[in-house]
Amino acid sequence: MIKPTEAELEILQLLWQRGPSSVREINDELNKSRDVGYTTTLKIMQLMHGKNILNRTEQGRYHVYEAAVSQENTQKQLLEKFVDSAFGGSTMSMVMQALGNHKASKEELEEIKKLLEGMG
Amino acid sequence: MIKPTEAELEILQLLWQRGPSSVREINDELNKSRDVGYTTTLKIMQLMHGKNILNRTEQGRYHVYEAAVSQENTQKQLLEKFVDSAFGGSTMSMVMQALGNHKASKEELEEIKKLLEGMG
DNA sequence: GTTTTTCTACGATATTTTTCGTAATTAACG
DNA sequence: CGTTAATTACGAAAAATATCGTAGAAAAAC
Repeated sequence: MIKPTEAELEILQLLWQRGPSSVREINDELNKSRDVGYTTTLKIMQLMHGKNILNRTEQGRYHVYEAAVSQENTQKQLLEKFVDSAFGGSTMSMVMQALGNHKASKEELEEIKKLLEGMG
Repeated sequence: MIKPTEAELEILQLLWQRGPSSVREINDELNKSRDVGYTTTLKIMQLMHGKNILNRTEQGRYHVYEAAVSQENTQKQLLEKFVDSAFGGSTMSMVMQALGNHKASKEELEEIKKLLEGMG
């Protein structure tokens, strides 16, 4: 059961998206949206490695990191925790509100309907 | 734009649920699930008041607090932030996963279908 | 081959959040 | 009354996160 901090989650997302990456690559990505020092990113990734959230392999002189936790599983856990803390545990009221706020495309709506058919 | 911490959110939920409450009442509620000192709860509620997350009124000698932010609005903001940080901004993939993990009742499914009809 | 750049490791500092202790005040109780 | 209990204010410590600086090693550039 992992509990990534905000900074950690940001890095996890990049790694899920990009696949195995160097600290430099992740730091460059992060700096597209805000200023972060290289050693800050390095440190966080080292800590994550220490907690077994990331695996790393030596690629010559430097390290390549990748997520050690699956995206789906992690999201599932985060979702559960979020529903608890912000919606008092009610998945349904969360989903209703999410759908209510979101302008969905026809394709997206179809996809959800299909999912619902399968469930009901 | 508020950004409640975890402890603050826990208190907000209780206040939304219970309506105006004293520190004692909130602290008692909190202690049903975990140990928290009275002054800890007091301090957090005072900080929240300072940030205008809570209003308070003097009720004789003690204070009665109530949420100064609406549940719906706050949840909407939290949702947006959560979808960003955990699902890369995709509301739809979050909803799909939430529905996939959740065993919904027939009534709940109907409700969502109705909502979807209204949208599409 | 010397200088510059690029890494890692790691300690130290800063910031944010949570928790608690103490003092002062007021109410309640006997 | 005088004592006990409950309440607020507030400073300070503790814990959790995030940021950075420096040193040392290795590679790259010149």
